[in-house]
Amino acid sequence: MSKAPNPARRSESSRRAILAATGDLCSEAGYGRLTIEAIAARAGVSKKTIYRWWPSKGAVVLELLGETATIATAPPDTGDLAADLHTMLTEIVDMLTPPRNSAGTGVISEALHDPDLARDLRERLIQPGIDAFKQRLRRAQETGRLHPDADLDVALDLLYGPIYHRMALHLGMPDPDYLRTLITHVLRALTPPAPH
Amino acid sequence: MSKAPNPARRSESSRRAILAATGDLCSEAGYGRLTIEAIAARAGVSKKTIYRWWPSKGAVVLELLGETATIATAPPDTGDLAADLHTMLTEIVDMLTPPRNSAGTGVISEALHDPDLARDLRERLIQPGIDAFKQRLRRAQETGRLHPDADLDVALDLLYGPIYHRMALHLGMPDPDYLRTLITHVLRALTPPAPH
Amino acid sequence: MSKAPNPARRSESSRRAILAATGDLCSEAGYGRLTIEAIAARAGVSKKTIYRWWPSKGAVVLELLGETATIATAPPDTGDLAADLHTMLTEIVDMLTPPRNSAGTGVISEALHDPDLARDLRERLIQPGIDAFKQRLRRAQETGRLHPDADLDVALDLLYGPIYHRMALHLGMPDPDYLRTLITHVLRALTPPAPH
Amino acid sequence: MSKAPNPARRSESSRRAILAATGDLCSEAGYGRLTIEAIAARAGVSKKTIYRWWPSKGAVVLELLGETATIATAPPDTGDLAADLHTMLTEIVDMLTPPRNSAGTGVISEALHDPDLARDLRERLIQPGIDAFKQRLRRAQETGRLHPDADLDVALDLLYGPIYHRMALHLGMPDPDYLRTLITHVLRALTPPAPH
DNA sequence: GGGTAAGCGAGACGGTACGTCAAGTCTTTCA
DNA sequence: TGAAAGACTTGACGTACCGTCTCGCTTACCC
Repeated sequence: MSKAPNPARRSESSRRAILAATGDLCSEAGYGRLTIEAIAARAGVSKKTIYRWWPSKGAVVLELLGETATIATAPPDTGDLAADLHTMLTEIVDMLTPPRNSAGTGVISEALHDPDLARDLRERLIQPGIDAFKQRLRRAQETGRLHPDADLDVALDLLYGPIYHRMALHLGMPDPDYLRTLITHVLRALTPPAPH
Repeated sequence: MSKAPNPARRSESSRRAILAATGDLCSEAGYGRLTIEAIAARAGVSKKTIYRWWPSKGAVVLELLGETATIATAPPDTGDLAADLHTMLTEIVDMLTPPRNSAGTGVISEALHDPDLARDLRERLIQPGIDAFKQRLRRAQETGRLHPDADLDVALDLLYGPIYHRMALHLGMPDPDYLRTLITHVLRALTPPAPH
Repeated sequence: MSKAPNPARRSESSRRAILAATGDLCSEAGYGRLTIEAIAARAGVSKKTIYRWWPSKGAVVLELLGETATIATAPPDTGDLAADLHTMLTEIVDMLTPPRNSAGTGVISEALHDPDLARDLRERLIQPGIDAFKQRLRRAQETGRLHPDADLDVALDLLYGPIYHRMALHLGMPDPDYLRTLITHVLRALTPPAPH
Repeated sequence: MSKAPNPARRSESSRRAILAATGDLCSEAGYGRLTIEAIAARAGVSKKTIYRWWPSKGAVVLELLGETATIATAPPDTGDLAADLHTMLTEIVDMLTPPRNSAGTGVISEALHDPDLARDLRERLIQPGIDAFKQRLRRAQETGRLHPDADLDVALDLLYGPIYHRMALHLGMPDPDYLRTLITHVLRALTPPAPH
């Protein structure tokens, strides 16, 4: 049984150096060529120090993404629902578009066969975004912009789905106009048909 | 430059053994633990033989998926559009649901940082499905079940998107009922609003 | 330059714990598997404390041997030279025979490529024995039991040599009878031939 | 269970490069600073290749000693017993004297806590020397130069012992004159006293 | 007898080497 | 001559200890 390290004594400077080195290497050579060895060397840090605080390179990159992310836990609310949705979607699209995509797709790729990483990814990066997204839609329901019976899970799937669909199959990220088209379609879909 | 091997002299039995071993190992230990070494050992085949005919382990698994897949090059057409869409979506959902999901998610995961594999994946597995999907929608337009101006690319994104979205973020594959809900929403979205 | 620690403030209990832990670990796993880390953990002591007072693990074990050793600074003198030599040789043989041999052979082994340790080993453990040995022989010369021209360095080499020879090459420690045989031979060798 | 490699397919050039690199590094930095990593790097060889054929660095150095050793399995026989013994002893003394001593003392040191290496050392380097030594003495008995009842094991211990004694305790290797003195003493010791 | 400097436990740190694993290449042997 | 068998170089893995270091704590000495 290995003892857990004491976070209070953790070296913040090492942590920063590791994340910085990870970011650099990820941009330079891509997630695929990223190795713990290289991170340690670049950061001037012992491999042990990385393994002490992260279980895998995926976890390091995930933390890096968490630092970098400008994901507001509170959704934008300009009053214009379509525009706000566009803003939120664009954030994800940007993260999955070159040159920033390496870390993001890398973590997603790794999470596909690493359940622990998958859980971390969901809890620390994805769920906050989902919550913010639904919060914005709920507000739209309160203001009457969106039908009160609209299914928010469906909205989430229909709006974010195309992005991951295209990522997974290398179909090219949607451009802003196409995003607007999608939003228009989805908002239309969310309004239940009037009963006869 | 290395000479290309002569496909005419290729050993079919080796090929079958390799694919069989790959399938077994994928089920047993998952794509993550799959290695060329293990495939060669299990198949009673030289590593060289694998490298001679496939560029990477992803390519082997892709070929395995191609063999296994019940790819409908022609879409189902029972006359019930929603039911036919459900059938086509379910095929993908099944491939990405345990216990069959290991090979599928594995290849997608690898394709995320291997452009060559990504192209092969698209051309050999995905595009036929997309073509069949659009063909079915086009037939629906001809029969008037779908509006003639409906955007088929949007339809594709909205229907397949949720599946990949959920796969990528480990949100759980949609169940049949939820699939039906999605189809209902999307078909509603595809009908352009009547101009005033 | 690092300041020398003040021996007056040294914790005797830590010192004892370290030596005790060292002895235990040496018996349990052998000198080869002995590490500073393990000593510190077993003794409930900081590694720093060990490094403060000893330059190497060899030095710790050497001090342990010094504590344990029943070093006769004065040689035995029963009047029977052969028996007294036997007693002195047996002391070394015991130290190099299981189960006590681990620490002894360990230090000798380390001293082979650590000159500082070698010097300490000689000064603190070996030289007193050599002095006692020669002192006993000198007394034998005075009593006429040994020829006054006998070369005491040769005596030392011939008597102790076989022990180290056998230790170094794993030829098995000499048993008491064989020791007696050796002593008989050596005493015979030490008597210079009468000149014609 | 790991499969044993097939010696028939072993690369002789790798083997030679490894032994050469080991020799160089041993001379340059000493056995203590010798590492498998460094040998591999210097030899332009994979670490795996070293581990495939040798269990430890000690075993590599032992093989190197075996190659280098000029130990004739047949003893010298010039007719002059004392001179021949001197020749045989000098061979060992040379091996344990700078600058050649690093490999020899290193292996002996390691063998002190590695029983497998100790066995190899004895079987491959030591025993042939012992056999040759005894063979020469037996011949001396046949020619009447040595008493037929002389104990050859005692002879071995008394002649080689001093060398290892001095090695183990860093007492300085015996010089040629002192070796001759020892031989004189031992030959005298080996002649049983005439019965009354 | 209160302040302070040391020894101390704990353990994180930058390192070096370990021994293992798989990738992909190359050579030898067999059918 | 294609394929099996498998040895080879490469390079990263994750681990074990090294010896140094920084923390608080406590303990003993000195003003």
